[in-house]
Parts: sequence; C-alpha cells; structure tokens
Amino acid sequence: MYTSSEEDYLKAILKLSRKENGPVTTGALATELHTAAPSVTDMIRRLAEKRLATYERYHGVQLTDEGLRIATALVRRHRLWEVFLTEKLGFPWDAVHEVAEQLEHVQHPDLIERLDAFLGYPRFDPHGDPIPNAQGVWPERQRQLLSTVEVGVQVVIAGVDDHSVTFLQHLDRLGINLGTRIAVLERVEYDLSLYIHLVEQNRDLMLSDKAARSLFVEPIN
Amino acid sequence: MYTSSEEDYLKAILKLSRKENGPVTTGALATELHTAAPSVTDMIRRLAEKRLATYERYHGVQLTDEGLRIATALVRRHRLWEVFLTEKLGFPWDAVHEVAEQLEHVQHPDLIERLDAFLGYPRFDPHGDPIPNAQGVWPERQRQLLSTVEVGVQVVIAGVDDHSVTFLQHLDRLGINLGTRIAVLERVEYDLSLYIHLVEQNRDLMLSDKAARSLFVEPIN
DNA sequence: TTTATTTTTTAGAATATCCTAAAAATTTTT
DNA sequence: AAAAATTTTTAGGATATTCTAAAAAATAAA
Repeated sequence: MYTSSEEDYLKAILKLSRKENGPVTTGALATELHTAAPSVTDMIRRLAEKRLATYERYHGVQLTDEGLRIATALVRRHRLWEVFLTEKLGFPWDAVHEVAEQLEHVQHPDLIERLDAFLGYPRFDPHGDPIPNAQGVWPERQRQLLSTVEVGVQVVIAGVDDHSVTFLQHLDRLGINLGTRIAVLERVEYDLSLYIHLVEQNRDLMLSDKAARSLFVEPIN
Repeated sequence: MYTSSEEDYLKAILKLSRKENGPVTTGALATELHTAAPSVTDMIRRLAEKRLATYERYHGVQLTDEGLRIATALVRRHRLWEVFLTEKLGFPWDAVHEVAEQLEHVQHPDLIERLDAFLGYPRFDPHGDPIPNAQGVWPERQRQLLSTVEVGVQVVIAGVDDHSVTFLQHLDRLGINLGTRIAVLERVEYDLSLYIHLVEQNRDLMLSDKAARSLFVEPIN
C-alpha cells in the first residue's frame, strides 16, 4: 500500500508530534530520520498529496486522521515484533529495534492480529512502551520518571526513555530490568544522583541523575 | 547488503537452475519474476558486476559460489518463516508464501539461526520442500510423484510440486495433507486418474492425473 | 542455406528516493 | 525595525529499478 520510506516518515511524524504538539518541522524530521532537509520537503509534499498529512510551506507537517491511523498501526507492528524477538527468540532488549524496524514494514491483512494473539496480547513492549491495540487505542499506565520519585518510596521499573544500546547495556550491568523493584534511599544534593536499593537482589547502588531521568517507574500495585 | 530486488533475482536464478542445468535464460527469468525482459538484462548485468553471477550476452546467467550461497540462504529464510507462519501463527499453507516473500528479506546476523532454534530445526517447510541448513546443505529425502506409485502400494504425502493456492485448497477440500497416509487402489487406464484410499480417514476418493503429478509421496518408514 | 520467427539486447524514458548548492522565507539578534 | 543567523525550499542531479519500442542476435523453418 505505502512504501517503507513513506511509512518511516509517517512514524517519525507521529513520534515527534507526540512530544511537542503542533506541526512537526522539516528540520526535526531530517534529524530524526538522518536525512537531508530537502529530502524531507520532497516526502512531506508527497504525503500531503496522498492526504496522509497536511503541509504548509515553511510551517511543518501534521498527520491527517488517515496518516495517524497508519502511523499508529506501524508503532503497533514494531512493538509487537519487539515482543516476539525478546520473548520468543531470546534477543536482548538492546538488539531488537533494528530488526523490528524492518519487520514492521511487512504487509499482510491479518499477520499482526495473529502475532498479537500468539504473544498473548501484550500491552507493553520490551522497553515498557505502550502497544496500541488493533483499534489504535493506547494502553494507559501511570508512570513517572525515577528522578521525580520522593526519597523513601518503593517503585517498579516500568520503562526507559532513552532507548540507546549503551543505556540499555548499562542497565543490564547494574541488574536493572523491567519489573525490578527498587526503593529510593537518598538523593544527593550536589549532583542529584540517587542511592537506590534493589529489593529482589537485596543490593544498593548509585544512579546518576541522567540515568534516573531516563527511567520510568510505576507505583507498586 | 543486497537489495530485495537483487535477492529476488538470485533466488529465481537458483530456482530455475535447479530444474534445468546450465545457464538460465533471460526469458525464463522474466516469466518467473513477472517482469519485462529488458529489466532482467539490466539486473543480471549488475549481478555479474558484483560477482554474484556470470553472464554472457545472449547466453543466460549462472550463479557464482557467492551468488549460490546468498540464494540458498534466502530459500532457507523463506521456508523457515513459512514454518513459523503455519506452526506458530496458524496460517493455512496456501497463505504463507506471500508473507514469507517479504520476511525473507529482513536482514540480521542471527535472526534466522534463532528462528530455526525456536522452531526446533525443521527440515521441511509446510509444503514439504527441503530447508537448507545454516551451511547451505539440503536435507535428502526419497520422494517420488504419486503418479509413479504402483497400484497396491501404501505411501505418505510428503510434498506438493504445484504451490498454487487453488491446488492447495483443492487438497484441503479432499482432506489431503502432509503426512496423510494413502494407498493406491487403482489407476484408470483411460485418463490415468487414481482411486486412492485415505488410511486414517478410512475413505476412498478419486484423484486426477494432473493432481497425482503434483503430489510428492514417500515410502512408509 | 536463405528466410522467417523468436529471443535478447540496446536506447531512451519514467518513478521513487536521495543528495548538494543556491535561493527564499522565517526567526533571532541587535 | 533593520541586520544577521537559521531554517526551509527550489533547482538540478545521482542511483536503482522498471518500462516500451526498436535493433541485433540466435534459433527454427522452408
């Protein structure tokens, strides 16, 4: 139906527009997609012609309802494939993005619904990111950044805001995973580092503020 | 590494060269790939430049060792994905080809080895076609066309030579699947139709010669 | 073995996607 | 509010893949 390239742009526009609301700029897209700005101008003009986005010269793009529908389906596909790769094929969480980036472009009427059923209808991917359902509805979850948690409170690791391989491997080395229960022991005033306690492993460790601002946690239910 | 298009050509050259030995003609490739002949000429010239095939003007193409290695890996990927789609996602055997055609182009160093392990190292795909191993070695199996089986002999359905949706659905309607045990009761002299007995279902039915020439069987082990 | 037919290649062009360099518009600074 | 800096678009071109029409080569027929 649409080319991989068009799909990549739609997904990028969705991603950026979920951060800041209002139109997405050419420059932001160029950075996100690692392309030159003129390539972006070309493509968003084409997307607008196909009624997947609205575009006004010098004022950025916005997805139409149809564009949003497609982009959301792509996020769904991407994240379901990531679940498959980690849960079924045993890939580490820092290695699934590249492959899912390719798998998400595979076109078939009910491939994804079958995959979803096979995986047991997961609501979050291996990085804790929400997986929209077949109707495009995103699951809700009350999560916050670890950096905002009060001292003394116990929480559970629920996701990462930085998906880089280096950060994910850093977490592995520290023994921090999705579902890991932690207690915030102390926030160092000087540089905002955190002393935390890993409950299951009965171990204390120190976390930089940068790391704490890249970790989502949720209350213990 | 290589584009989907290059991979499609390599796979087609392998397929055709396994039927007839010697170089594969431009016309045969054009038919196989549903493209115009000049497109084929262009591509095989490019493949030759990249040392994936040898090509002599007006005399067809042949894969080099490297081309053969890549094409074999593609067949391996295609067939493993087909096993995944039927065994794990519950797709009917007449619906997997199109999807596998896309999935086989997904590039990743150990995706296929992990998939192979997850599937339990299958040696044959849902249509009974052999799956080359990671070293490119094809599993052997003594199979013959049902049309060549002597009257009175019992055999097991081991594969199809015609992969068309209509034929596969025809077999479904008849209750014939991979692994179905049959006995050849009679060969009608007039049109070579076969009366066969489905052992498990304790049922007799008639099969056209055309169908019998599209079914592989193997001896009961 | 010359002629006719078929196959293959060359020539030239279209589309999708990307690029660099230069021009135009917008935003920021003074 | 004019000048400077930044961002975006236009212009023009490259590559990969495909196509149709015409020319060239190979094969088949007379």
